[in-house]
Amino acid sequence: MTELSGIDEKEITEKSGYHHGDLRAQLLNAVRLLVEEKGAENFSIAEAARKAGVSSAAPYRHFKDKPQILKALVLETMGGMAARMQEAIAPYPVGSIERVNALGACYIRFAREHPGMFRLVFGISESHDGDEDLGGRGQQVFGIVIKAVADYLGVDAESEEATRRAYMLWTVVHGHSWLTIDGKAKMKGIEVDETQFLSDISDGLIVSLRNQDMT
Amino acid sequence: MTELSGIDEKEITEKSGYHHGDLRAQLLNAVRLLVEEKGAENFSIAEAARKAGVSSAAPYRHFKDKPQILKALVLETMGGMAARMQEAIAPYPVGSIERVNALGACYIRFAREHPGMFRLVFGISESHDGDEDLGGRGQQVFGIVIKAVADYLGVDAESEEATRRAYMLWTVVHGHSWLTIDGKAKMKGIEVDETQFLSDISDGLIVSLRNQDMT
DNA sequence: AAACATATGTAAGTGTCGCTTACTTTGTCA
DNA sequence: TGACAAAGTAAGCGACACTTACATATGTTT
Repeated sequence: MTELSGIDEKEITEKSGYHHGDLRAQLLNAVRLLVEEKGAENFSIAEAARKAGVSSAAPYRHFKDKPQILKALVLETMGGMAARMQEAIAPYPVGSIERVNALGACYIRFAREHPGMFRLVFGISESHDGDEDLGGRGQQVFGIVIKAVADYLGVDAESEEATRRAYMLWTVVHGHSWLTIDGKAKMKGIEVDETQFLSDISDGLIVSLRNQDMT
Repeated sequence: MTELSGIDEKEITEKSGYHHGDLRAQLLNAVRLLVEEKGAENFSIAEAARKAGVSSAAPYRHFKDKPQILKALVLETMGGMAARMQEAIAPYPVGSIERVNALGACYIRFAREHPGMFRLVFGISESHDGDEDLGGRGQQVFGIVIKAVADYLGVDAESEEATRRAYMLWTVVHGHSWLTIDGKAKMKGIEVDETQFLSDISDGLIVSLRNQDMT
């Protein structure tokens, strides 16, 4: 039932007795559904509780407050993203540019498929911007990108060059994800061919670098 | 016409009589301050009304609801961004790459100086994603970028190539802005030299294009 | 099994918020 | 001057985040 990918359908079961048994997980699930449905800023803990079949005070037995719930959900989601990204690069050989492009495609696909969660993860960080756990998960995700870039460039993953170039890619993909879910990407009819877009980007920012180094 | 303090014109002046006289503008002002101070999702209309020295029902004489207030503020802000960008490119000659880079720097500077408003403009669009006015303003801003890129490349501003390349730049700058205000940019110490970053980007995505065969 | 501690649920209440309704004050102009 | 519209207020509704006091289930100890 439980897959490796972060977001999958787990059913929300109403509690059977006085004690729920699995409320924490079910709450996170309910919140995720609501975030997807109504947006990251228009959901309520109360409604999530209702959805899980418990009173509106019950969530506070498992989470300190609303930001804590969101943080837990964000952590879960980022873990899922890392897993998805690992899956995405698996088919391609280490050191290939396809591996890099696959990461970008994966990131964008996530944003498109789960805009509410994407907004939650990257847009609401007000509440938890200095957080250690989240920072760690972020590092984990970004590390995957750095490694793919470093492998392609044939440099050490700790090198500044790899980090710099990986960050450039990240900004592109991150920005495109945002503009896409904001609907700003298709304003004038910027019909972006995503595969083309990604390879143009990596051509300009990564491939050209390797070719020039080798001359 | 009694002013209690010698504060300047842009400050929020308490109303002098029963009628405020300038409530709409003052409310927008108060909201902007609150958005900057407490974040785009943690402010209340009630507090803005308090700040303007007016009852919590008064705002609804000028705005239909909360999203409408935010929309008005976003419109105002986007207009301001367009103006800032025009100023930013003014010192550089038409067709220069510096003009392109200046736009990016300006965009990022705005995000850094007004993270709350940036989040409001680009993060909360749930409420007004299909909006015409906002779309128009967005076009206006993006149009400035397209023109600078087209001028540099020596192609028509209506050409698909100009739009495509301008969009690439936009994604980079937009993504970097987000990651910066999210604090994700300085996680591992990705100390980004912004000027260097921007010129690397335009080198890879724009300059290289002109230098090579341009079809 | 009885007794206790602890984990996890509920009910009721507080203060705030978004927004509405009914009423009041004020400026404008025929 | 008096009618009317514009722009304010007070009071209240339902929802929400969160707290407090209490109820019920579960596990451990004896």
